Amino acid sequence: MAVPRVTARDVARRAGVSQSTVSYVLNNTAGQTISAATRARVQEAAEALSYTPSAAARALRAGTSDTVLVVLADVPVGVAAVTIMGTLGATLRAHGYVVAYQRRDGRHLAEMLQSSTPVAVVDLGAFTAAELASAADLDVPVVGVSLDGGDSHLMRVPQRTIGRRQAEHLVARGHRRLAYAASTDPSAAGLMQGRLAGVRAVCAEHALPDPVVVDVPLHADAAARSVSRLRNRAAAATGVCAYDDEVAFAVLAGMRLEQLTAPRDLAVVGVDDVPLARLASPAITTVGVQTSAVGAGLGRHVLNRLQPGAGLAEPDDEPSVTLVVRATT
Amino acid sequence: MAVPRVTARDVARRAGVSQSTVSYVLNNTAGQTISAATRARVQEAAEALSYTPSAAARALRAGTSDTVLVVLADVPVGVAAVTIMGTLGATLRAHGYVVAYQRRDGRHLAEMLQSSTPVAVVDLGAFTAAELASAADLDVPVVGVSLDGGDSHLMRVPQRTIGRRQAEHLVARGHRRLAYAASTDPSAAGLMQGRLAGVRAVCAEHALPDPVVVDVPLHADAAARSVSRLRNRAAAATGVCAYDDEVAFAVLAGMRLEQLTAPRDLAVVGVDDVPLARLASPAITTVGVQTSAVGAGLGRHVLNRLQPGAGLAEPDDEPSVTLVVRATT
DNA sequence: CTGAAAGCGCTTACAG
DNA sequence: CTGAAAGCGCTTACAG
Repeated sequence: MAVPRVTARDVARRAGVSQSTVSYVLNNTAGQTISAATRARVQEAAEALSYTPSAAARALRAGTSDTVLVVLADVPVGVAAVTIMGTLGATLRAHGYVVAYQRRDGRHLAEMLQSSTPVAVVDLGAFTAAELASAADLDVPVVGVSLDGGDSHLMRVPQRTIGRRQAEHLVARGHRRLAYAASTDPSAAGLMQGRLAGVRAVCAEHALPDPVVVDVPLHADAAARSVSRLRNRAAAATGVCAYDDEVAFAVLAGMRLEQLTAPRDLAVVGVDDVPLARLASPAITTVGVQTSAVGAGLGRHVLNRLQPGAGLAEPDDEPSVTLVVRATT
Repeated sequence: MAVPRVTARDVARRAGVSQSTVSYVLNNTAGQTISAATRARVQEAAEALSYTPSAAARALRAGTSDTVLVVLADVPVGVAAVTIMGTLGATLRAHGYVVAYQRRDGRHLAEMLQSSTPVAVVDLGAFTAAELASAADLDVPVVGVSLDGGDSHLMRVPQRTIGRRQAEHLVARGHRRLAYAASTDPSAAGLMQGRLAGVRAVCAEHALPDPVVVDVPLHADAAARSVSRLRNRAAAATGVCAYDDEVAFAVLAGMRLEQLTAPRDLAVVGVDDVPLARLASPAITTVGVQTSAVGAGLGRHVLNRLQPGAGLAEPDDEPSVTLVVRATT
């Protein structure tokens, strides 16, 4: 220890009071009447020694820290997750909580809770419903996102709705044969399942054939092969729902190699509305999910659980999903 | 408390041993000789009660946790940061450390250290050199990235080199008038300064005029205006170094509106080699930084500080910076 | 209005 | 080979 830790004792000694008084003053403990003079002396001493209470000791004593633990799934973090993390963190920090992000890393929820005693947990798709349920009797609020329904979670990001929106748009534009451009990234599987289900549902409702599903790698050559595959069929597809904007980019790159142009030869709809979508040529029609609302909503849910009756507005449970029509449809 | 915490005492009671024995067994404490039978009983009891030691108590007692704290700057997290976080985390986790990410959030390093007692800190551009220096006498290793040199940091991401690489390529292609397409995102300022300095240096070395700097917003219309601005000058630029691939996309979108094509009318070089760069049309020439190596290197540095003499390979201090020539130059 | 004391759950010298 | 005891730095009834 180059520099020994400054403790509440040190502050007490310097201020000429007891350790408890230091604690009362610094935490503004209710029901304690402390003279203004003492209060000032303590504040001053703490300042002078630049005292910072030990989170470990505090957590040990209180049984809980003031940290909200955000658990990430063990998959690469995408843009959507980053946005959620950003607004979620901002909301929570604005209310005095410290936010720590950790990957799940194969651990159990109960294990994580036992070891790090957060005030609350936000699950960003890391745990199964069963695990969440088994942790329900622990007294730490757990709030999370679910992809399509699921009671244990509070925020829903309706992947089905996203897929539906894509398909409905194409159908409204007169397309009768749809294709689905799938991502080849294994970590996309979870989201993709819901989106594709939404596309399928719309086709069924309109008595259209099931969409042809083709994998579209993020390489122009490979994408070109995928594109020609879905055009060289008895009933060629005329509209494509892409898993996301990246895949939509790949489809467009493949089309270019095949001398096809959107929307004339093939209409394309993406998902995410990434900044580059509007800079593509042609600019990509896409379904945008208001991801920032997911983070804020999640944050609000945590706060409501932590401070019930604080009069915080109830958050919406679903972010808005909006179609942004541009030039590829 | 719905469920009271399971403590080492509970395990001890169940195994019929003392609390210390539980600690010795579970931590595999060296220099303690414990009978195989006792050992087994303890393990079993811990298992049966699904005992997880309290991180708070452990940290309080030991003065340090086994968590490596990664501090992020108070700016939106970009792709590069996400990649670094990923490989850094993987490296550290592989060696048994828990990794927690937190935004700096205006706090001081000393404050963060006092309150959360991590074993080590990784600074992802959150602190100034002065702050880092003032924390040097604390006995927690702090490892970080620096943009261009800086002794207090271990990994360097040479922004100047990135800019140089862009400019050198254009000069080699015969361009004599370069322009710099700047990002309008305020949080890009830090990185941009170094990159632009690199471009300037190359121009100076080749006795070329200083590059014209134009802001390029991520909107086709606005970008078109920026493009025409740098072409309608006495000495029109023929090559553009873009701050990053997104800006390069914007430049290309602007050019398209102006009926210009790359590289004929204007050559464009980006930075980052994002997946979409090769899917653009024309595919974007760009400078790729091996960000994953930054994370891994950072991780290795932390491990070397934490376990000196463990024979871990010394990491490289600079990631490779490579030019990827595609169709825009 | 303020202080002495217990105890949160661990680890680790120290005795036996 | 194993256990009793101290103490990490806090908070919070409880006395005064």
